[in-house]
Amino acid sequence: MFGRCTVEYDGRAASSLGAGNRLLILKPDGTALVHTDEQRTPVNWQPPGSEHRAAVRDGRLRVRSVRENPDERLDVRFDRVEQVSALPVTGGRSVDVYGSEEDLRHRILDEPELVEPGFEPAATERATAAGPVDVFGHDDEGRPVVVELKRRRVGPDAAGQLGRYVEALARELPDGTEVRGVLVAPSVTDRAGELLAEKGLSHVPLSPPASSTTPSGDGRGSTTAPERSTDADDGAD
Amino acid sequence: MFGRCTVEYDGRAASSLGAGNRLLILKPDGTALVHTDEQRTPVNWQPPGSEHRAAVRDGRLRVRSVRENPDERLDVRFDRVEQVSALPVTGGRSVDVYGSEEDLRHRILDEPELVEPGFEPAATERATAAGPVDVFGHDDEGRPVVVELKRRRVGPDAAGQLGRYVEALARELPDGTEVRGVLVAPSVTDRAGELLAEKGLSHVPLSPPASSTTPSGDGRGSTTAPERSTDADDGAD
DNA sequence: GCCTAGGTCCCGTCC
DNA sequence: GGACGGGGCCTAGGC
Repeated sequence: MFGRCTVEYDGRAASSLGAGNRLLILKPDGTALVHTDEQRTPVNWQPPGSEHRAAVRDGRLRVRSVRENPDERLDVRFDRVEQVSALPVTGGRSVDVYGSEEDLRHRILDEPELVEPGFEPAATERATAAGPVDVFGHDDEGRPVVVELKRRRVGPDAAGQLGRYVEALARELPDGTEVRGVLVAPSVTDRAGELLAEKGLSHVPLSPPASSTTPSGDGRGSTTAPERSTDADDGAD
Repeated sequence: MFGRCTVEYDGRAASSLGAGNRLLILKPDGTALVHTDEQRTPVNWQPPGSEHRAAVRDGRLRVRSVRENPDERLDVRFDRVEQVSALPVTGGRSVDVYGSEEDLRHRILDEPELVEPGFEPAATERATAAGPVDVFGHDDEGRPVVVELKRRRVGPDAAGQLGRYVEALARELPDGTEVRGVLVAPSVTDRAGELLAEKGLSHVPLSPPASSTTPSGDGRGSTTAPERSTDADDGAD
């Protein structure tokens, strides 16, 4: 729907939006989106699982979307409706994304020496008191190693996360066991690097594979994919 | 636009979506959104700042959206276009949200005793080597206190964040200065609670103000009508 | 430009 | 249901 409306939201937070022309999208799964002409993020919304209702109040259309847990309500009141469309969506609803953290894990399980020579993976998602460890294994001297994977450049939070896992594991292993921690990520910020150093953790610069296939080959360091010569022509206006 | 299309994305990651009817939204700020009939998150997109182009290739419409830094490209190829609309958006594009972390900060600056009796705020966003501290102050015995605010229930990450601030501040103050850390949030998870205990940090259960009605002197310019007598009528179907 | 952290984050997964 | 962590997170604010 498109038209002049006001939008009121109340739930986890609350907001109010004055009159203006906006696009309201109502999905059959209970999603509601209010979009203006800027930003990727809707100016107001309701997550899937909400219930949409429409009613006419004082001669105006009001669309209300409500959900529970948490209790939230979105009200869109229209002065004037410019357009309404019912669109029959078909086909795939999700995509497989290549270049995820999972792809990075596969890359490492295929070539453990990418972490370091002699590294031997033993488990993925190994449970600890602090949560599951991405890759758990042993180094060339048999010491336990916790590997935390990130698909992109990381900040202090990732260093903290790895530190928590290492500490949790050290606590659950026999007293005195030295547990090493390795952060595998394309790069780290300065502050994250300092934190890693403080905690005695290390960083291995490594990116997810550039494409879904070919676990070997370069990480997506700088240059773009050379192939994909698909239609080299540029589009008109 | 709505029609049968395929979608290819390549950039920070990569994805491919087979043919189907979807909604494509192109915004003048360079945003592109591809929505199916499920989920709040678009199945594919391009962030603001991208450049949209359209061209006909092999008798089919292709919409391409490209941006740089990072290099990313989204291609939507249409078999068939069911509908095209140009919608004149007007009016407000953003909302003031009530119940944010900022509101929680105002609440505490107005009533510091909510943190603890005798607490005296000294600064907000105080800079440390680990980043800015939400609220910095002193307790009834003059000890420095770091207050970290969260608008909702928090997990282990928030405990780690507060821990980093406390440690950074302890390092920059004279040797031996005891720095206290207080996490102000509606509630904490079990694991976060354990982490806080380990680090000698404490938790004060407190939420952002329920309504926009900031209790006395709001720092925010405007305030909406506080009551909002919710129209008691329920909508028809 | 990068870094840092908030968000009505959304979302899947596993307990 | 809650908890936990990933995400092409997005977005704002500093430096």
